[in-house]
Amino acid sequence: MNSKGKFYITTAIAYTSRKPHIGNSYEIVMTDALARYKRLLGYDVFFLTGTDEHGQKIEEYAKEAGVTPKEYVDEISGEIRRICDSLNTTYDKFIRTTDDYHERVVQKIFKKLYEQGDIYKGEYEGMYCTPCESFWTETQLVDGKCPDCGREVKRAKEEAYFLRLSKYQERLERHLEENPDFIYPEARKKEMINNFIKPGLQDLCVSRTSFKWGIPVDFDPGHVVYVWIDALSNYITALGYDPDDPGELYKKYWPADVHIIGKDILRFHTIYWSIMLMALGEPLPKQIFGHPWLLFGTDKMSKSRGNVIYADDLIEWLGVDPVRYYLLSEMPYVADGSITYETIIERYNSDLANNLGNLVNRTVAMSNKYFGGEILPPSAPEAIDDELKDAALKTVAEVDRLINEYRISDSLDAIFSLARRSNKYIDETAPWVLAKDEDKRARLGTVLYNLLESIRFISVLLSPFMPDTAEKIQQQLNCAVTDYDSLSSFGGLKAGERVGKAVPLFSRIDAEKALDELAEKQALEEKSEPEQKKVKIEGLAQIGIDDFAKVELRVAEVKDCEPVKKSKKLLKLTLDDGEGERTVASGISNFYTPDELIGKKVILVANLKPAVLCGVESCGMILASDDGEGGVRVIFVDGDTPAGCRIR
RNA sequence: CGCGGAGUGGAGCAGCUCGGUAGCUCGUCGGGCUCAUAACCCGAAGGUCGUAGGUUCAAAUCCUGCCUCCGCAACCA
Repeated sequence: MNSKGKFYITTAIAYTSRKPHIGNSYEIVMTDALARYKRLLGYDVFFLTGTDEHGQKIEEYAKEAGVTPKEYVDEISGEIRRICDSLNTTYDKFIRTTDDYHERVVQKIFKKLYEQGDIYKGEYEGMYCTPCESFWTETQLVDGKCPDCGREVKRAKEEAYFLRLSKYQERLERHLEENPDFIYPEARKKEMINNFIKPGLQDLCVSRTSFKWGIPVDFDPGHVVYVWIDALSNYITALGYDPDDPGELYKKYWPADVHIIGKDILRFHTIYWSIMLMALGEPLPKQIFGHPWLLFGTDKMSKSRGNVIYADDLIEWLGVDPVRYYLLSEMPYVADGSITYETIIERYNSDLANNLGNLVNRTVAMSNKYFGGEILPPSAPEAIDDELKDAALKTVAEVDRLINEYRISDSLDAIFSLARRSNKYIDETAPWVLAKDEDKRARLGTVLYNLLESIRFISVLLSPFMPDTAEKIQQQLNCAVTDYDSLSSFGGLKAGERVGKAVPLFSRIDAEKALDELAEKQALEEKSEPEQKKVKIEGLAQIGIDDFAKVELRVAEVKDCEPVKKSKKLLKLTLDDGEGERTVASGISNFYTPDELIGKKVILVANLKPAVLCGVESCGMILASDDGEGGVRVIFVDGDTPAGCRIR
């Protein structure tokens, strides 16, 4: 069974902060398809997935929910696991970062790296955004708020441990050169090298004291291991790795053959994880594939936009395999994919029902009708048959080539092309004409044999992607020969057996009706969920009037305005502040054109310390408000007010 | 000049490495067939291959400029 060797494949572990939507489910389905494919080929596969359960955000969500962090993550992790199961994924292990063996080994890893000097104690200072669990430098803040979520940040300083990335920079660069396939796809590799590695690596902060919900650093109470070492280690702790005794599973399966992850966390995997492994003296994974995202139409899926699609709902509507098929076939290779109900229905009808489903149905029906289900031997071949046979054999090679390049949707397309070719073969041979001529029975039997055999090929190739469907097809064929090796030649189907009853695999969806129903359902949900969008104004600490007096606000007139070339968001404003001209940069170019601003009067924070932004020295800032929808509105002053007037 | 990717019939994509009839899926229209789930098969319409130049006998394909979109980074006073 394992003559081909081992194959260790992983997904990223999912963060247990919220219920995952369909976009989050793509990764596990893709990984499952790859794992199933490798198993089909005869590899000894180990497929790992799981959940990432520590961090301040979870600590806070739990508090909000009035439960302990553990209770909270138990709930979400269970939910995530349930979704994985409902998508019929065949992971061999589901790791949780709260598992005791994981916590223990992470502590050991941390200690080992500390003792050998790869981790050292230092100090971290910055502005901290709690919901995002991120430190920002002051220059990164937007109006003093978190650039990611726009919420308040707190000044925070903590003693922290750092991982010496710089020490391994050269080795990492060499590794990337020597292993050109390490990062996939190619475009992502360039992003990593040019954006992070070439400019030089900065040591990475790997501990926190600002929250408790994490793995404690055992030799320094008060510190918890920050996400990187905790989460990334799951790939080896799941195999029973231990710095002192790697264990059997680890020796057998490590290094991973591929980590399947989202493009957003490529940096952590290609750089931090690689360096951690180097420091541990362990081999690096062979390949890291960063997949794109599934968007709803052109928007990112998010609950606040009300465009979330959950795997559960789709499965209930269509069944598991159509959902798997849709995810795998619609997802492109590099760019983000798009999900809409229209395309879901379209693909379901044309590919699954019309092309594949109908092919199986008509073929099995004819077998029953003409031969009482008996499979005749292919005793009367004709030249035209060769084209179908060639197509079947070529599809096997094609699928293999594409899958090894992670071109999942292309490999599915190759399989469906064989189904199309088979449908065409029916027309070319016109079995219903042969059936009218008693002398053509052998030929008719041959035609049906070829069709059934072609469908058998399809079912075997399809099994990693749509396992239930593959099985249903094989049941209808009543065929036990389903191993991959049987696809090395055309003719694995045994004559003399009887096919089963023809049962439609997928019933067509009435698009118009379905879309109407969906719209109705959505409208209902919106009604039952009363607007909870109360704008929460998170309170800042109170200040006295003298604090406010420290801010010098003045009316200023916009004399000139132009975009800052190096920036997407900045406009360079030349202001008359009553005493002279000064330059201010403002991140509003997405909301205002220079023409809309020139001649207007704005409020200037006149005594703000100058800063250089994208090469422009900005002396002060102008006031603007959020518009509640992610936009920005500048606050204009009555045109009659002279420039330079103080605002109090 | 931060790095990278992309602009091809209504939609989504392939072709570009190694120049020489522009291809696939869906959609539209017409025809055929009747085994089958109004499915299947054939055909047609529809493209100045972002734009302006250049190289060449010949450019979607090579070179240069420009425009637009996207990703990553930076950035948002």
